[in-house]
Amino acid sequence: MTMPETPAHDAPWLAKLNPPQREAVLTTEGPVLMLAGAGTGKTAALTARMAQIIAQRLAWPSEILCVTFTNKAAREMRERVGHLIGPAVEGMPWLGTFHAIAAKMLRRHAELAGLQSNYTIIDTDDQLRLLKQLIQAEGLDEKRWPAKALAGCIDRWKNRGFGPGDLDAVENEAYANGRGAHFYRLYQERLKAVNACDFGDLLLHMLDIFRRHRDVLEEYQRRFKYIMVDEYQDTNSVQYLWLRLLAQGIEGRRHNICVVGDDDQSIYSWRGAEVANILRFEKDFPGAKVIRLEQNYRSTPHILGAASGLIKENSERLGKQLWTEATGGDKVRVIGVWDAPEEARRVGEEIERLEREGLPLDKIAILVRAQFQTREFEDRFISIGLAYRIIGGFRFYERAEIRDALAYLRIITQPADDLAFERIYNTPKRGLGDKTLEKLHRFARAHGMPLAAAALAMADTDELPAKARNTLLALMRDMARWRELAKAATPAELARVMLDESGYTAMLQADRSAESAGRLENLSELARAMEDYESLGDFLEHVSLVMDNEANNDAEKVTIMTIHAAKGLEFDHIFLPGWEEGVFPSQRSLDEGGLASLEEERRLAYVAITRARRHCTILHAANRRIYGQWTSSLPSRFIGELPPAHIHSESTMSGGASLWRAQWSERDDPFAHVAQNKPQRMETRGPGWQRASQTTFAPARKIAESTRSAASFAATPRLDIRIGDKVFHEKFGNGTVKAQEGNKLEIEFDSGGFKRVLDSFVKRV
DNA sequence: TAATATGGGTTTTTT
DNA sequence: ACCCATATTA
Repeated sequence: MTMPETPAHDAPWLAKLNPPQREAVLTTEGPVLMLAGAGTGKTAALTARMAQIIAQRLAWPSEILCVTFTNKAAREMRERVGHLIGPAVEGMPWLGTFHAIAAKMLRRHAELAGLQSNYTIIDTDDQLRLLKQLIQAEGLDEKRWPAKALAGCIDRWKNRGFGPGDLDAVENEAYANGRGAHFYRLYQERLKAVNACDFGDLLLHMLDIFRRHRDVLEEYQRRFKYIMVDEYQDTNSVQYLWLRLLAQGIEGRRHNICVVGDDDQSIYSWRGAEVANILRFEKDFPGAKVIRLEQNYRSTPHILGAASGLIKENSERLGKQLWTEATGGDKVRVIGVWDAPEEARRVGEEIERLEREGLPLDKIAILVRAQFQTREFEDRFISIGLAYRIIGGFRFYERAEIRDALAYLRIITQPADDLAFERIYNTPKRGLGDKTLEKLHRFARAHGMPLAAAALAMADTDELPAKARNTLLALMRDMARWRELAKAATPAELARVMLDESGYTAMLQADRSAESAGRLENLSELARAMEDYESLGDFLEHVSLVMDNEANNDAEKVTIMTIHAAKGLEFDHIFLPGWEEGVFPSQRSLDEGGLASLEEERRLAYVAITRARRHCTILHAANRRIYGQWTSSLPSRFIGELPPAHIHSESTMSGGASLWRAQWSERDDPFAHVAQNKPQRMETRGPGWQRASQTTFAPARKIAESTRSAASFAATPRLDIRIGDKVFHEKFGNGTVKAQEGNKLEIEFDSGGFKRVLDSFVKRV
């Protein structure tokens, strides 16, 4: 190994590292596999390694390829390297997500994939609409062969690196009785025709180019002296092949690839990730140095113990033993409740207690298995006035108004973008319907031209009724004008003018529904975001690949998100609701996928617990509404698998159930049988939950508790709101204030509901 | 063409 | 139970 002049151990970024981390940083040459457990400081090691390489002049920042999966990870990495080595990090153009980096490469070599360099990146929504058209055009029943299923197949094929010609008979059968490849091919042709590609194409096209054009591949192989990959256990086949090509090759040079991952945190097999990639790294790169990071800096011994005990149940593991120097801390709490509303109520109370004790809300998170679980908490937190933030759900650029605005921008830069044209040609309503569109389509197909060109041509003929013709003509004139404007104005100006002149803004202003105000706000937010971009093309790429929902991190709020979204994050206090069979593990993983999929759920549970720094609370409800049906549910098997020594169980049900019986007659109570069956079913559970819950029963808790939280008495009322005022609420729309008590308002909403809300959640109108 | 009724699917998880 | 997409009607 060639360690340059400067004594490396003096470097500031090495100071705080433990021996394995330091070894990973100093081993800059040759392949390295870093097996980094949760909370073991892998990002610290990875960023220090980059700092080391740059500071030692082993490579320029532009000669390092560093790939992550999420934009968040890329951003954090960039920030931390910048922290270590200063402004030199500005020159790291190849630090980003797989997709962002591939997109950047593809812009340079688009013609080799049959595209122009200003190609559009379409999202799932556009993809689905396109597929629907194809299915219809081929005369298939979309009910029997849904576009979604086809999209799923195509996605899977692309993740595995299959083109339309690479499908075997089995794969081909997967859609429309053996016409899978046919539809796949049609789809790719259509994409090429509108100069677009989907997410999967970004990587697949580049892989294809690397394979077919040695010179291009060699250029990148020469450029990237060091390759680093975060979350290697999440790579899919295409990403793997792509990396392997880049890391191999040049004669006489070491393969300086360093991958970081944790097989226990592999939770993305459903989107094509292959844990096998990390398991066979040593075979792919002989002589690879394997470094284990096992010292955990995040959690207390009980949290670590609970998580380790759980993950031990999995069979396919490389195996790691996490340890910590920390001592003390509380056991993981497991709380059984009656139903989902009580679960939300209970978590709300706990959080209010923590808040009173002085814990900032942004140190608390609720992690759920599936998005639908967030609703219960949202409802509850609105009514007790607890500030929360939901991560995920709709991403900013997936909102209809944003997509409409983007379609306007796209049709300006990219007249061949039929999908954009279709999206906006009657939005806002201008009296153009399916009939006209159909004629446009027919004309466009007959002449092999884009829809916009067809519209221009037909607006000059008598093929269309006068009304449609004039409207269309006006639209095309507008577009021509905007296209002129695009040459002179900034993207932000262009967007504002277009939204105004097209009548889009007016349409939203005229709409008095609850969402319209927020939509207008989103649009001005979009325009504001555009200020940072020189060209429209730059902005569009940013929006489709990078922009995420990081908007409101201003105030202190409780975070609610899925466990998947929480990977890589940590919080002082974590709440894990819904640990019930069928919810977590999810019904789907139980029904299909067998053992492998159950083990992935378990890894997900492991990820969830290890997000907690100091406290972790798991909840399970005996009853839950699923598809509008009340269902009784059993505690998750994962609860039974937690080592009893590390958990503390309590249940509100002993008191709760009897209280129920007191309030309801047996006949009225639809759950009577559930309450009676419960103890018997419990006996079949694993030792952990049952044993612990018998030893430490909590005092019976009132189920029908006051709807008023402690916070409401201390709070001062808003002086600018009076009874009878008209107000607007984000979630419920417009309404009239009927009563005011502290900072709580009772409002009768125009939609008919009568709700109790926090005054900071409404605006006067 | 736009406004209403009806029916079916929905609850994984993401770039 | 709700949301969306399609079918029906004005």
